[in-house]
Amino acid sequence: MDLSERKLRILQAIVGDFIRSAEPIGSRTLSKKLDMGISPATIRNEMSDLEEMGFLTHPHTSAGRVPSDKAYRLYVNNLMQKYELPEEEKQIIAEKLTKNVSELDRTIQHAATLLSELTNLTSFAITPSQESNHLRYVNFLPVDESTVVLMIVTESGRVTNTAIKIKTSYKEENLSLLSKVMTYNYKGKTLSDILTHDIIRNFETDIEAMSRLVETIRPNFISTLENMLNVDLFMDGVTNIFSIPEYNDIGKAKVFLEMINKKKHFTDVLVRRDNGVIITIGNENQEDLMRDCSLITATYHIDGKLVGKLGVIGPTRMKYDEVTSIIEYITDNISQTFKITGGEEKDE
Amino acid sequence: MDLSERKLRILQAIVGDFIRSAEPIGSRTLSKKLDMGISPATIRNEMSDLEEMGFLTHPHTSAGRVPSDKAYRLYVNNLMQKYELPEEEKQIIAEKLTKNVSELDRTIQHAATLLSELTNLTSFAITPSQESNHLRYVNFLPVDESTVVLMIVTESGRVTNTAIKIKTSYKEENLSLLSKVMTYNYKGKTLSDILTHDIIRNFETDIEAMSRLVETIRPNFISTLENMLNVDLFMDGVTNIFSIPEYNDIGKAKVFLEMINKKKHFTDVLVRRDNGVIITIGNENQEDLMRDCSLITATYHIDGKLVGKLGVIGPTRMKYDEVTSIIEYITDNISQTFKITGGEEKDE
DNA sequence: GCTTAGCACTCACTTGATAAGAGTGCTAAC
DNA sequence: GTTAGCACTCTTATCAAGTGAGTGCTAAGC
Repeated sequence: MDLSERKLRILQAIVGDFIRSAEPIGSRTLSKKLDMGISPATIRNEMSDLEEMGFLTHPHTSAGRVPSDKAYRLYVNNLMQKYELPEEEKQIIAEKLTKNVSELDRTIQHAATLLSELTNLTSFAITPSQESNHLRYVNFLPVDESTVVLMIVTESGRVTNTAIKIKTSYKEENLSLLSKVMTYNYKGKTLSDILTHDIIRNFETDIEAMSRLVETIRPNFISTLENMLNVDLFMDGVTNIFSIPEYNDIGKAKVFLEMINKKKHFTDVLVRRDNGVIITIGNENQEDLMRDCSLITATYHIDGKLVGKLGVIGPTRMKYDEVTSIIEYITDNISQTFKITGGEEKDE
Repeated sequence: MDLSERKLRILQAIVGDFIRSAEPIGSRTLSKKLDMGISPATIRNEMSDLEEMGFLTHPHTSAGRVPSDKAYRLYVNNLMQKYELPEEEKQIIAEKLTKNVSELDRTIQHAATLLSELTNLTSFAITPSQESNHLRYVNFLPVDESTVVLMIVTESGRVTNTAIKIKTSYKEENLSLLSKVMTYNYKGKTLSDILTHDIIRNFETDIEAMSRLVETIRPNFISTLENMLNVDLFMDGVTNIFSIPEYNDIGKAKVFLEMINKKKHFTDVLVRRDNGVIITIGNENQEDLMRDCSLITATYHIDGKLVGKLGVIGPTRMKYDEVTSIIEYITDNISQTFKITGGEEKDE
């Protein structure tokens, strides 16, 4: 059986309506809404065909029809129209993301918050893996007699500090010398290289005082680098699911919450996804617990190279057009903001 | 009417049982459980007295009795026994909080996570207000031709960085000079003084290149300081409320979530609370939306001075003894970890 | 005078039956 | 191919009756 133009229009109407209302839609209502001069009975016949083809289901004999995952897929691929973001929203996004060129983490967190506010869905963002990020320099700053701050800056401009407690006293000169030596040694190497290739462990010095200092600092340096390699997961709008009828059932809500609360697992799922804007609908998701959900993710770039991800998770009934546009716009903005070496002047 | 020893024991049993089960408790059950050789009828009489005195209510004529806020207050003040944390939990806490002397924010966030895991409640933590925190030094670090990192370190050892985009080129010497000049000017002053007393605005220089640099940097410096004065709120275990029978009703859960999602308002409420371990039960809370909840907060200290807060929010039916002990233990640990100038050697 | 057994009473909750409503599927006519 | 009509299905709401937990009161017992 072929998908006639009329079938497509009917299907589109059903998907569109269901996305808005979350209610199964019947032939009578649809007949009125479509305004094509076809009777409910005809629509019933068409619906019946569509159901046979796997685009529709109905929860029980006498409920209206509901789109299947396959229908959403068709909708996303062919039927969906480009959604143009309102100028107002664009402005909000640009403003919130670029106003303060603050630390990466904070910006990404902002982005997640923004995304959940604009979509009314649960949003998430993961920071880029820094495996291929190159170290730019290491700096030790004295704070007081027993505390030193270790600062690591990468090529992409990411800064990390860790406070280190030093048991025995140290001299500022040694600290500053150590900073220089370590920077000299590690500059230009990737973080994972520094960690994995035993470079740290081979770092020795023959000056007595320095070597004691190195001993204290080494574990902190290692764990800081390890931390930097970690991918952070931010989430926001988790409680938005309660305004979604699908999750009015406390049991379902719980399952959803449990799923996204397994942060480690969830992060892995996100990391594994391909780059670019990716939509996975219901059954297309590998994970059992996500079979009821759709996931939209997009990637942003730091310094044109490092890649992080941003996205939403929600019911399969989702405003795919709108959400996709919002995510794309936000990721574009982040990439723009963190285009560090591009050197492009921003005109304000 | 007086609270006889027997009344107290009965009340204690009711509170204890209700904290565990969340079910109204009847006279028969209680008679068996108490094992004092008094019949249900007697207990009914006592219960009736207790109800008259305001310690109990019952939701409807033929339900068991339920403790009132007043009963919880009595329980917390007089009946509750000191809860001794299992050694195992103590170890977990100490380990997780002191293992990496990392940045304050991260540690506080860890603490909140830990707290919610140990109590199965919703936990929160606010970072100290830094109003009275003194600036130690300012540093500008070149990243690339158009990016500079502004780093501010306070007396208490808190470090903040912000990346600043510089439109026109700059010289490294100027940057380093500016760092020194600003540090010289601001060192020892409190953050709020620097901000409010117009000190920043009066900061001028007669060197041409420098003054251009200052212009670019000033707004960033100001907003960074402002950011540092903000109190951050962390939360964890928000979804724990779904394992609490009181919130099995989706409507109630929603109200709860809405309340704690008004982060600004919620932060204010926390900031206003007194220092030390504070328990507020149900109606004792000022905020309407919290009248169904109990709140336990405690304070931790940074450098012996700055004060942050940590606590949980949950149903009035709460394991006050256990939760209080856990919170105290965690705040003690944080205070210990961040006792910066104490100079006490830690033996490991 | 405190304690207790007994009993009527109350009220929430469950169950089953019934009715209403929405929507389909089929058939026959256009 | 399209449509009207009608029987049929299935959900949801409503109501009544039954059940059970628990109370409050009264009168008897210690």
